[in-house]
Amino acid sequence: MIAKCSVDYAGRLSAHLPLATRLLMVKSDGSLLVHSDGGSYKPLNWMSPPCTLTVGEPDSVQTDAGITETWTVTHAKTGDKLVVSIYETLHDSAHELGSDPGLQKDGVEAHLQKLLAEQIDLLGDGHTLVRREYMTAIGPVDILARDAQGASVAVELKRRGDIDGVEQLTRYLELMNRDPHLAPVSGVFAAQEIKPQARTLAEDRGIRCLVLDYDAMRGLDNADGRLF
Amino acid sequence: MIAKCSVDYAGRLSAHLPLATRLLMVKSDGSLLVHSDGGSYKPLNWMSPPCTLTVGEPDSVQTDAGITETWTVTHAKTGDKLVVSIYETLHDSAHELGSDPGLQKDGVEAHLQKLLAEQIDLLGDGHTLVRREYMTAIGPVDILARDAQGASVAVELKRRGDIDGVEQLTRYLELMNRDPHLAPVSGVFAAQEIKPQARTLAEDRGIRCLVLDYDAMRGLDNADGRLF
DNA sequence: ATCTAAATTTCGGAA
DNA sequence: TTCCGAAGTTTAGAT
Repeated sequence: MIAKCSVDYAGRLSAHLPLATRLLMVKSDGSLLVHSDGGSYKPLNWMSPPCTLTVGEPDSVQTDAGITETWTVTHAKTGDKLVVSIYETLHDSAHELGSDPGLQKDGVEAHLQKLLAEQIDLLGDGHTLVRREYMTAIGPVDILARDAQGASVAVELKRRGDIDGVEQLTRYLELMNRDPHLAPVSGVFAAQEIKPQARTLAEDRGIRCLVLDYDAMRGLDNADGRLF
Repeated sequence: MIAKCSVDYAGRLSAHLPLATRLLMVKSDGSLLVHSDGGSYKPLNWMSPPCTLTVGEPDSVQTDAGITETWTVTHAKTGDKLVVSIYETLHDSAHELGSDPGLQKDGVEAHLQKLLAEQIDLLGDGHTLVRREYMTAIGPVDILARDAQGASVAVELKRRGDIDGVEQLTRYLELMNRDPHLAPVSGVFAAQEIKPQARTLAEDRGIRCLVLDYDAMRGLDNADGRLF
């Protein structure tokens, strides 16, 4: 629906949208989205499900102000309330969409980890996989491997290699190097992109940096890409 | 526009939406939103501005598959690409909305700070406000007050009290207690909701926890809300 | 422009 | 179910 409207929200905060022409989207679960003709994907205002929408007639004061209809959307659990005052309806249509199969995504850290585990020699010739998500007292190391000489190698994987990731790997290495079964453990910081600051910090701590080419790794994995 | 479509995205990740009926919203800045009939306000897939949309004719293979139209949205800077394959158009309409005055909001941390400053006795009987946003070398303390005995009290305010907030307040307290004009400074961690871990850490460090009832504070402040 | 922190965050996975 | 952390995060404010 396209309508001239003003919107008031009272819930976790109070907010008001002055009179303007906007797009109103009512989903089948009762949720409501108020969009302007620009900006990002985030609506100007909204109500998340579960919620209920009730359409009401304006009182005499509201009618005099030019309001033809009022929509009230309430969130049962939280008590949040959204009130849309409609002044003029420019377009109104309803459609049955049916359920959506949902988004399939990949390319995240999990997939990167799976690919690197399969192509463990990217760490260097003769490397072998010990296991993914190797558990330590302070959390799981993304990948534990052994180099050609049999020495332990701990790998921290990130999509974007930042300082935080280096710190994380440093903590793991410190801990693992106290374990006589594992020590000495060297570290590899692997990411699709490594920030200069992160690289400097890592190399300063003797951690090797490895930039991963995701497309190439995926191409090696299976050549039948879904896209294009 | 309502259409049967499938969507492919290649950018920071790869994603695919199988064939289904969905709502497609094209904004005046060229951005595109793909919504299903449910879920939250977040689209299934989208392209943020600045980006450009080009409508293309399907090739023979695509035509055989039932595709009548293809939309390609590209983000100039990042190279992200979104391809919408349209199989059937169920509804199509365009509207001029004009610019939006934008959202007016209040009730966030700033409002909470204002309310607590006005109702400073919530910290305890006899407390007085020194000032809001008291500046220190490492940043502003949300509220500085004095208790009934005249001792300094530093308050860190959060909507949701988390570990981070306790760490923040701890840093402030450490610094302020080195200042002979202020010391001794006690700490109060005030929030609408305090996570158990944060509470434990705070109390372990001698920081008092204070849960704030925003609605009650607002009710005390003024009974004439803008809404309803 | 760059960075930091909050968000009516939303969303997914693990404990 | 709850908690924790990432997100194609987005957004607003400050430096």
